[in-house]
Amino acid sequence: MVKVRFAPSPTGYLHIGGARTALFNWLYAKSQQGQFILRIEDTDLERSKKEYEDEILFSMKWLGMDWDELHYQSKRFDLYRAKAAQLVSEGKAYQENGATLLKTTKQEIKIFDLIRGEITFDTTNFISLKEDGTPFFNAQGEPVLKDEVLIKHDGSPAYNFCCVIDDSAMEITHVIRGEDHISNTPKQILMYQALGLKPPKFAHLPLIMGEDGGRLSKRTGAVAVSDYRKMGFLPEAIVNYLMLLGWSPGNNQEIIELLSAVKNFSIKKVNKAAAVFSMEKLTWINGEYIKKKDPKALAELIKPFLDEAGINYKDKAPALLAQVVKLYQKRIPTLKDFIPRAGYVFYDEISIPLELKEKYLTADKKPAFNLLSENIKILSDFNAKTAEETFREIVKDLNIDSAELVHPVRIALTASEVGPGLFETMEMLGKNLTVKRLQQAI
RNA sequence: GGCCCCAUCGUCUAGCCUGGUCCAGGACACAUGGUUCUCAGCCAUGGAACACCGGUUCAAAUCCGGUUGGGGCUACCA
Repeated sequence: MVKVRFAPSPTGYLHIGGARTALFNWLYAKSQQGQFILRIEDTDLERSKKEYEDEILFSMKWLGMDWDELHYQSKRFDLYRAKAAQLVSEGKAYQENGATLLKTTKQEIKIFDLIRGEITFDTTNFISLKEDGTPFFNAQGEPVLKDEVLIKHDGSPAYNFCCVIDDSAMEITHVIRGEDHISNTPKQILMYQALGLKPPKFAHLPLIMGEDGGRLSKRTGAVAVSDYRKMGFLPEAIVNYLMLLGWSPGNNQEIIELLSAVKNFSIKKVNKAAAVFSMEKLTWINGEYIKKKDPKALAELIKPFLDEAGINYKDKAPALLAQVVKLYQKRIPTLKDFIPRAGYVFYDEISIPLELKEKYLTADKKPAFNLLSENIKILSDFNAKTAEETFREIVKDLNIDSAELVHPVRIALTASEVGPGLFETMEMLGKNLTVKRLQQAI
């Protein structure tokens, strides 16, 4: 049975690149009816933090990636030390300054990468360098091979060693990780050999880069999954976008159901070249998912953002929020965009920018505004349809172009030049607010 | 520097394995037009790429070699 793992280090929040690695592992496991395990690599006791660990677990769940097992390397130190001691007793490793090192043997190491094919390394290139960058030479004048640290001088195990022991102990069949680990692979193979263990299969994913072509960093944009959540991105949109980075279902589809991705996923079809992370495309995908959402469900997702902004939607009619959301869901690419665009519905008072006032709410509009508010006031059945009828009548009577009144009225009602249809906006605001804002406008 | 990986529109990619169906398809972004009370949306249209050089072949985006360019690693971090 296929068994894969995602092994984050809790020295920071779940990185968008880490999430992609996790996703491809998860996708592969699901597509093979295999298992996906999570291994917290917290061997660096100094830098590992509980809050990071909690956040990683939370983000994994939020993205919808469930795991079959959860392990902590910090609880497995005894095992690592025992294995290191075993290698020492077998003469394959030795101790020096309190650390345990594996003797590197001269050989050619071939790994078969599921994505890249055969990769060959020559351990004679693994040279021990002095501080000035020049190699140490032995008595024969050959460069000295660099031995791999298994256990550090402080007794804590080194990354590559833990990784090998755990992947083997946890019966990992496929190691799917970032390209930055390619050069760790031969070192790990050396360890598998020394321990007499069979290495798993490897697949190295292309890296994700920032818009500047360099490493994805905070400087070039958000890197933590939690940041994207706070920016109003939907987990399914992030997952959808991430799987498009380095993989394609091959049928020109961009919006992909997770289930169909699981069905079509093939590790061999993963791209070899690094991909640039595009905020624009992520945003577009997010908008697509927002458009597809049921307005009520979408309203629930927007509530935390309203709460955070201190917007009171609870005193309004219970159905109002969903109604507003429905009107806006085609025009908000992220959840966060809702407030600046639709917030006016929930405020008692709106403040209209001076330049809009001067441009649209001029004194000559006063009669039309009065007429409109008076006629609306006496409507017994106020909705988009009756509001429009009332409006059209006035425009006709006054013999003006409807645009001449539409725009000023929109400003008066929403404090914005843009928005959904004016009459739907009126219905949403309700008769009282509509009348009140019309009267106060000029 | 050394070792390793990579190279199709600005970006993500399809095609490459199994050469001809590709004067290279889709998406984002951009531009133009249509719809409309504005914006968004939607619809239509457009510009935009096989890094370069050489080889193999009747035929190369596709196979091979080199060059250039980009990236990764080079820690008793993970």
